[in-house]
Amino acid sequence: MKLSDLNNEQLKAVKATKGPVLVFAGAGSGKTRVLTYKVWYLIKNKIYLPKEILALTFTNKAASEMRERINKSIKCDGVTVGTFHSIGARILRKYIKNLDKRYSSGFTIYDGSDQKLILKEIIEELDLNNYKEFNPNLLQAKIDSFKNASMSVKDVQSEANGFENKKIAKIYDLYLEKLIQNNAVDFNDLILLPIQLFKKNKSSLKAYQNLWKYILVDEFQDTNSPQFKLISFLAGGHKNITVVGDDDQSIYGWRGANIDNILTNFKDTFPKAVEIKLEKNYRSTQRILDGAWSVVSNNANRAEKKLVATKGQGERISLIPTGNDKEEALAVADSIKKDIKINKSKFQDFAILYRTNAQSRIIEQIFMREGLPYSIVGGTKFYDRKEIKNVLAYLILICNLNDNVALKRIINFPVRGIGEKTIKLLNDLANKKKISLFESLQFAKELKLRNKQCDSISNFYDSINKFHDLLEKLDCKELFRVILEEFNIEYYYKNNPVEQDRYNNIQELKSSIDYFAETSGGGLREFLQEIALYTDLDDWNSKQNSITLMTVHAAKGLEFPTVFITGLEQGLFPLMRVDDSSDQFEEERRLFYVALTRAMEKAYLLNAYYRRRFGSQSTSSFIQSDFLNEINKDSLKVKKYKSVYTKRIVNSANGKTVKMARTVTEFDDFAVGDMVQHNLFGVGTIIVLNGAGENQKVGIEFKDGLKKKLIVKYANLKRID
DNA sequence: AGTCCTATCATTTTT
DNA sequence: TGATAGGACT
Repeated sequence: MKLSDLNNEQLKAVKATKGPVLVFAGAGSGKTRVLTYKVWYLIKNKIYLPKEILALTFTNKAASEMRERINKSIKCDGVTVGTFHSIGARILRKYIKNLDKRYSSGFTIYDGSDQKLILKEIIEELDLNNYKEFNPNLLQAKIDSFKNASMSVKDVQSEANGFENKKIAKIYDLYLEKLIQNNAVDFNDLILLPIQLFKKNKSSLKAYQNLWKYILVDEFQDTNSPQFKLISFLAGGHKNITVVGDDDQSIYGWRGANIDNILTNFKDTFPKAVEIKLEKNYRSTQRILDGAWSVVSNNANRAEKKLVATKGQGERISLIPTGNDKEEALAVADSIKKDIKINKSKFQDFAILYRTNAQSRIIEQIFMREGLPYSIVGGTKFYDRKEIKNVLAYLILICNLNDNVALKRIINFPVRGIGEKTIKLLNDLANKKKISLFESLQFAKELKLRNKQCDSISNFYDSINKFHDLLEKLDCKELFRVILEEFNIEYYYKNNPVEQDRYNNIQELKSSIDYFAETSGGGLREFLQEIALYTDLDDWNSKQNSITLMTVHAAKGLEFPTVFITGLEQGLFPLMRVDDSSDQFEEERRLFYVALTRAMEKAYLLNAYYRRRFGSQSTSSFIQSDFLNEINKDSLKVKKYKSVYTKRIVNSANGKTVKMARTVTEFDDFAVGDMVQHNLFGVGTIIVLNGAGENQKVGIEFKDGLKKKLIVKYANLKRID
């Protein structure tokens, strides 16, 4: 690592070591480089000690990458690199009792599905089962948005008018109460509660301001208001902070991210901020950048800037309109096969991006049939699977006996004769005695239950207690094994023929616990903390030899030599038919910008005129995406794709017609005027085209004046743009 | 209490 | 299309 690796603007960002710095880092402009070099620079020149530096990211993957890259350059043990949520969790583990005595440091972190279970309980308690507007999904979104806006129950109550809103305020109130009872916090609390702590308890804030004397923030455009508030608190004393981001890549507005944080709020809060723009792009060709810019620059709400490629013009972006979703997938498959054949590229050079996860299915089907290896990132997450949730609930309950959500998940799993009615009786008993649901189990004899049920309940109670006591004595690897054994969990899955997938997932969980125990030496609590904040994206492995399928959101921060953007249709991408000047439409544009700027060399844009939705029999028709009207035409080249998926062939021996599956797919790759490269004859220009597809012939005039007629199939021509 | 069958619904993106 | 919730039956 040396300073001469950096360009002027990057250098300026690295050397600004006192006071606030705002870096606009366009796609592929060396954002991560600036961050890692800056940490290296701060430590090497002894401007700050490693332990005085805090680096915040959004994903675990970004955090571990940064840690790794800094580690390669300099000994940096003690630098704190973490996600907003993990740092929030760390602060709370230490100080949550100062905030509210009812909490203890062993709190559980609830994800969306846990939140919904709590809300379901509340809906039942308030007898609102029959109202469609009070469903867990909707209420969870409501509560998240209250929290994103930092609204207390009082704030919501004061704005509530009418039956529905008053009930929602009540539900919010009960929800917060239940979390405290369960000794649990949700994702938003990991940011909000530290803020409350810092307001209430100045000495804890002082402690962190003295600890972290330099703060770096990655992907600043994705911060929401509470996250910005938290940063402002931490940096509020010394104001030594660098934030790096790109307003054009702000794509989490729907989750509360506030693009104004990067556009105006940072400069308002830190008036002396130095502003630096990184506009040199090291990733993509100029054609790709121009195409992406021509769309995103239509946004009104953005900072003025334009990327310049260090790589040169490159090939044009290919636009491939197709008839339907199946044909779209085939066009992708054929383009990949062709590219591999001609350019010797590898499967991992390709990414297929789409707006919604549901679009992956048809692509998967076609790839499977065509024998193309692929891996899907996202979709149903490993730790969201039911069987994993169930097994983990045992571990969570053992750590936090107050966690009713965990208890209810497993009290009758595997089946032990404790049904819904019994649980309700126990719940009433707990309320009457003012004890937790778990503690109520020891008084089950007071209820009118069958002997068998009483035994079952007391066995369960004793076992859980036994493991709770063993918590500090066994490591998580051992503990997990005895738990699987004691509660017959493995046995249940192993002997159930329809549960084999689930059995395998349990095995996978087992090995991930083993791995954790061996590498970090942590206990069960540490393991649970880690996976509570884990996403599948975190272990996406670019080195495996397969084509990557993912949503545009999941692709942010990644790069691929060749990128296919599919489903470019009105209503799909952009997703909703909204006013093209609205904030939502601007976010869709940025999403398109993110998608296109993932490409290093080649980009393909695809749309289908008919698409099947919800797996319905009929297809609905779509018009091309507005983005295809907005995109600069000089960057584009339209390719005609005609799939001959089934072909009727007459058997000359018996005269019968047979249907042949998938013979050839026709591609018009060349046009008159295209420059091409031939292995033997060198560079030439196409002067005439005959026929199409398989048997297309081209007439070429080569540089030395030589004219040749060649068959495309055999000529092995490479187009040069 | 537990099992199996049918009806219904969802598709935006996720730390 | 595929998951899942709720109802009927054992």
